[in-house]
Amino acid sequence: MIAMDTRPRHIAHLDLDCFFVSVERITNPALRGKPVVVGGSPKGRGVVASASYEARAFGVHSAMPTGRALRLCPQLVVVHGHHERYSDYSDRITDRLRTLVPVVERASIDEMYLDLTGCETLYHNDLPGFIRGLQKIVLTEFDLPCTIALASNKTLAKIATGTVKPAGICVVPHGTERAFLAPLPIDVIPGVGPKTEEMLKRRGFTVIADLQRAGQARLLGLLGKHGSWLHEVATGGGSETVDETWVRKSISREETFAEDISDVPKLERILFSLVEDVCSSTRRKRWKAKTISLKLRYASFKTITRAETIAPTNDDRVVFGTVKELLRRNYTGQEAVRLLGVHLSQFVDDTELELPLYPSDAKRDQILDTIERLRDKFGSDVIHLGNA
DNA sequence: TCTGGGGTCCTAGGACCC
DNA sequence: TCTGGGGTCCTAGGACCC
Repeated sequence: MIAMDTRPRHIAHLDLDCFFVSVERITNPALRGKPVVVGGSPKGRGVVASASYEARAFGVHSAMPTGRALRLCPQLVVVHGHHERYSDYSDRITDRLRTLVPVVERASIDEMYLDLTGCETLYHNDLPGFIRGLQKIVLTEFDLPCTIALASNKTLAKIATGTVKPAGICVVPHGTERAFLAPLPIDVIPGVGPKTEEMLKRRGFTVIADLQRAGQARLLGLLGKHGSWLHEVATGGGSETVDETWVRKSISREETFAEDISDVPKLERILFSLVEDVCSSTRRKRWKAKTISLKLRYASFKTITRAETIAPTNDDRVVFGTVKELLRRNYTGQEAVRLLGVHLSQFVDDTELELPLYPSDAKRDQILDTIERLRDKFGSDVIHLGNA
């Protein structure tokens, strides 16, 4: 039997500062000290993915249309992203941290949680000193600035990093959680977005102290399950589980067009290339998906999703047939389309699946397998399946 | 000022089965 | 002719995060 570990936790949250911009600055030092964003072109309906602190001083922030960012800051430098490079840095930093800390969770491309509970003696009873050391390692070994906070749970640690970015360090000692949170505005809580903030502000909740006073029952009544979670966080609680492993639950590709499209054959061609991508990723994981969904966003920005659950597949032909039919049934041609997306979920492990019922299916699986190996060797464009 | 792309989780209603 | 309850699966939409 395993005993429950009930020790108070020491959890650190590490957040890489304006990560994409910082990686670009490694290969192009001329970008240092300047207002820079990584993002899409303003002509192609691009938005900001990451903004340097110099750019933020002009009011530029992520998810803002690049065109608007340029109007706010005419000298802004817009760089197109190199996503693979960012993933690579993220992987290497996570690996390096795992040589120094027993339990590391990669929460997103630029955030990690570290469980330091029970490691106090390992780090000479100086956890604050230890996280300063980590910050220095990330800076000197990877040339990347980061912010780290230490607290009794993940949620609080994440809130704490937000208060000292960039290049900051923050320690919230056990027992001081409520007092630390009390003066902060409610929107610093991850999970309080524009809608929840608006709703709470209308009822007079401005700072976290207001949530602390409200009581769990009141917030439960206002926001359901989310409300009682909010009360727990406001009073210093939060998730204490640092998870090493995480399993992807969906794979999707979507594309917003530079100009709206209403030509169905053209939409189908785009759909086919999205299907190719999504199936290729799924095959590489040796998965098959049961649920296939189509996402359609009209010129008016009205967005619909239509799904169908079928026998597990990762075959381009089957997935394309399904989404093409979903498009046919749901697209009337009344309004032009600005975005198409294909989303796969409900995965089953390909290797655990029963053998295909028909020899022809086994043959098809072999062909698809060969395609992935060719793509590994020669690049993803080396081979395409016909969409007839 | 027109609003990316990759995800997660929750809710609510309906179908279907026992 | 009117009317059960619980469980599970599926679909659609929405809020939110980086």
